[in-house]
Amino acid sequence: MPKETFYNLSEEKRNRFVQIALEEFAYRDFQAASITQIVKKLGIAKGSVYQYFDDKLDLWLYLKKYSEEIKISYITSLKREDYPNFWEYYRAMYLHGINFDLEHPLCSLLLYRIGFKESSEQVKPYLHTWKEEAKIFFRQWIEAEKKLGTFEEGIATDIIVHFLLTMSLSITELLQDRYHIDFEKNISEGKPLFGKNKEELIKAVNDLIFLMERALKIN
Amino acid sequence: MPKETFYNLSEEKRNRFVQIALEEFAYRDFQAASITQIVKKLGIAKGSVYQYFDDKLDLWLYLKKYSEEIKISYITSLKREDYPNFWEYYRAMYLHGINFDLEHPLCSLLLYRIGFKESSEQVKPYLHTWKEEAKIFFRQWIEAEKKLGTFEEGIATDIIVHFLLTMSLSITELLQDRYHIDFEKNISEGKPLFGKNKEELIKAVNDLIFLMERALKIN
Amino acid sequence: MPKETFYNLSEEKRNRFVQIALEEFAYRDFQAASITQIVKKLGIAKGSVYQYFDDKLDLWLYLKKYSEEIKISYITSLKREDYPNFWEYYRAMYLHGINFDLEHPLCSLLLYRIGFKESSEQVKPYLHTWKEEAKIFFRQWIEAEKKLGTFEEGIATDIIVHFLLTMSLSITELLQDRYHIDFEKNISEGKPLFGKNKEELIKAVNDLIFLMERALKIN
Amino acid sequence: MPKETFYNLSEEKRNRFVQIALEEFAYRDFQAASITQIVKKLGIAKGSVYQYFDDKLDLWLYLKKYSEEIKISYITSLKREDYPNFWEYYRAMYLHGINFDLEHPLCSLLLYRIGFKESSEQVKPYLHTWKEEAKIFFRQWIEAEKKLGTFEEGIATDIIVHFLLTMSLSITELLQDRYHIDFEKNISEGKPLFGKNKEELIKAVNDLIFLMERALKIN
DNA sequence: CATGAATGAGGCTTCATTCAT
DNA sequence: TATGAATGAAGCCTCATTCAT
Repeated sequence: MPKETFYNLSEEKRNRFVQIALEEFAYRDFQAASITQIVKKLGIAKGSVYQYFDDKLDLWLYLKKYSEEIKISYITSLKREDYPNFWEYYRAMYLHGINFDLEHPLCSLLLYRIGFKESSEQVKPYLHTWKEEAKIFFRQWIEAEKKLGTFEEGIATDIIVHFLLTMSLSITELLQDRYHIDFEKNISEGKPLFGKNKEELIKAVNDLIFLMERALKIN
Repeated sequence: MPKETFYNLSEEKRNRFVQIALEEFAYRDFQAASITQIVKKLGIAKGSVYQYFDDKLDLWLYLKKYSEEIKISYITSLKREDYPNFWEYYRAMYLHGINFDLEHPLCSLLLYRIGFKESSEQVKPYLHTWKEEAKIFFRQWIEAEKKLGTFEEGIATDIIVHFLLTMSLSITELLQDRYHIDFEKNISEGKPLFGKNKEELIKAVNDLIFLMERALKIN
Repeated sequence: MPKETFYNLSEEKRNRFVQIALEEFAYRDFQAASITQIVKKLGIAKGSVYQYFDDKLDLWLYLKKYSEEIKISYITSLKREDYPNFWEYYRAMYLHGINFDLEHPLCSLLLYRIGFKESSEQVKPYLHTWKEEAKIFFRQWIEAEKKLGTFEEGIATDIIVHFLLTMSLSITELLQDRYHIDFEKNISEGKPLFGKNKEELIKAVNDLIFLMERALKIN
Repeated sequence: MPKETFYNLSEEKRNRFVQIALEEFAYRDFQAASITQIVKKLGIAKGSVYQYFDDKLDLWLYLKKYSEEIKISYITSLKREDYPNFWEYYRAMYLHGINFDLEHPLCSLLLYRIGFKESSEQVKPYLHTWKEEAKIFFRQWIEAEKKLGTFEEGIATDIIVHFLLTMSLSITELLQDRYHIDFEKNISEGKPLFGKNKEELIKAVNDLIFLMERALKIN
């Protein structure tokens, strides 16, 4: 975790640092991400990074935690009990979750990478934490919902978990594919992300959940 | 692509080379994969690799093509016209496809990595090739099937493509999660893959396709 | 040498500074000793060190002088003329000198290091100072004693100097070996040094000087 | 320990490498010794060092072993049983040992440094090996000699060991001090070491042992 | 007088690639 | 065709030192 010196930085400097660092780690394997590149982009001395963090791994862990905390703040704002059934809740959560992807695209990409793409030896111990947690959380939830009659007992919980999780997490890709959103390009050129396409996006997500609902709901 | 010298090797040597190289590239990012490690495992001189291939990228491209050709040979062995409807054909293809994963786990992992995980700068130009092709192929197919009445016109083709492709490719993960199949471990220990679990595996795939069918079929 | 600012510090602060700095330089080569570590332990700003001293070398020179002055104050408290012969005087000086080692272990270690172990390029010009001085002092002394009939003229003065100096300075090691005194450990754990072992220690030193006497005295 | 590649080098190259590396490690703390300097002096690429050795520590361990083996070959050539008493044997061994210092001055310095001066954290685990072994060896030997009547039972073995070892190992220093032998300078200027001074040197050693004998022999 | 962020040179290490044998 | 030593760029990291506040 960061050293005090990092928190002592002006908010502006700190934010700039985080953004550039996120950019590097969001688009590259841990091993391939380069501190050298980060400091070049930031125009600071290499030594400075090591005033803020113990080492490359420490920086990565911070960015991971930073992104997770933002994501969690999005996820936990909706409560199951405020919705009449699983699907309405799930849909609301999903659509709400899009805001995370839209407003924090780099965090979104980093977490996606950590969950699905990362394979560097150095970060292996920290890799499955949140994905496994998501799985455990989903499993408990689905079993609870089974008792409420949301899902058929006959469909194995593991299959449902896999199905829901896979689809949920495929959204980032969908965004990129369907709406030709090249995060990297837009961000580096300073263009606003999305914009008029948001409605189309929402429609796509609705369609996807509609399919999931058809797959899993009890007729 | 390989130089003549590579094809002049005895089949035994060539196969050994390919297996060890696949092992390296299947478990590591392009950038992280190490020629040094490969020659160490093979017990040959480093220079030899450059007698066979132009460079690291050339080797990677060969392994990619090698794996794709094997996969295609599995996929193309079943013909749509031999099946009464999309779902029976899809199910058959899928179950047949498992054999590719079982019989060529390293190729399977490499292609999975290329499709979903790889992000090294050097191979970016070659990354989307086969995934994009799969998407184009799926799109054409789904539109043809729409005309046959397999899918509702109202569901966007892109959504269906995304849905089918995502689920199809998530299988490798499912295998690992549900059946505790640690490719890496089993392979390095020379253990046979799967075995008595194949039936369970087939059941899981059937369940998954059953869900997909429920999601997409016309009632 | 220190800047004024250093002497303006409260005695408490100054002493604490010296102790921690001694700790660092007593256990490490000049090059390996780290200002960073010192300020960490002290909990002060790095810049402060440079308010007190010009640079690392300046600090080291101060600690060297500081230790030497203490040592000299121990050595010069006994006068040759108060003793009937060389050996009684030498023995007294030696035993008295032990107090320096016991009461100022860090200074003792620093001087030992400077005399025998240090080899950093940066401090080379200052290295032989006190050891050479000791040698010159010993040489003059021994030649004076030769005239008093303490030593045989036939034994080369250089040999005697070497012999006496080597043995004298080996004591720190003897302490550590024979009495299992781990300066480093005891100090860092705040334990009192020696204690009940002091008599044993005195006996060892007596034994050693007894040997030296047998070696050099005129029969 | 070195990799195969090191032993595959031509003897000339290998020897040159060892000499330059010895020069660096003989005159500097492990931490301060610099691979960069070594390759600069050698005029080779930095990477080459890592073709031969795993890392800096590996190189150091090799040089240590290399020097120890040479030293041992000098020491073990004389047998106790060929001498009428301890002192004649000791004197012979000592004088014979000088050849090691003269013929392999860098090895001699390295071992001296390892035994007495080195304090880098990284090599601590390997530091006391040979010195402790020497102590154990001496202790056994002295106890055996006590039974032969060489030493008085009344003098503690530890004291004798300390005495003998300290004096034995101080010789390198004596050489440098008394005969103004600046190894570093002579070697770097390609001058022959010693020469006409050897007789003087032998005399000094003889004198020193004469003192030791007087100190320890039974009258 | 104190602070502590910023600096940048220098160190170790890895790795794809070349080339003489 | 095979070899493997040689290369050097690039990466991570440490540390004494400076300087604006």
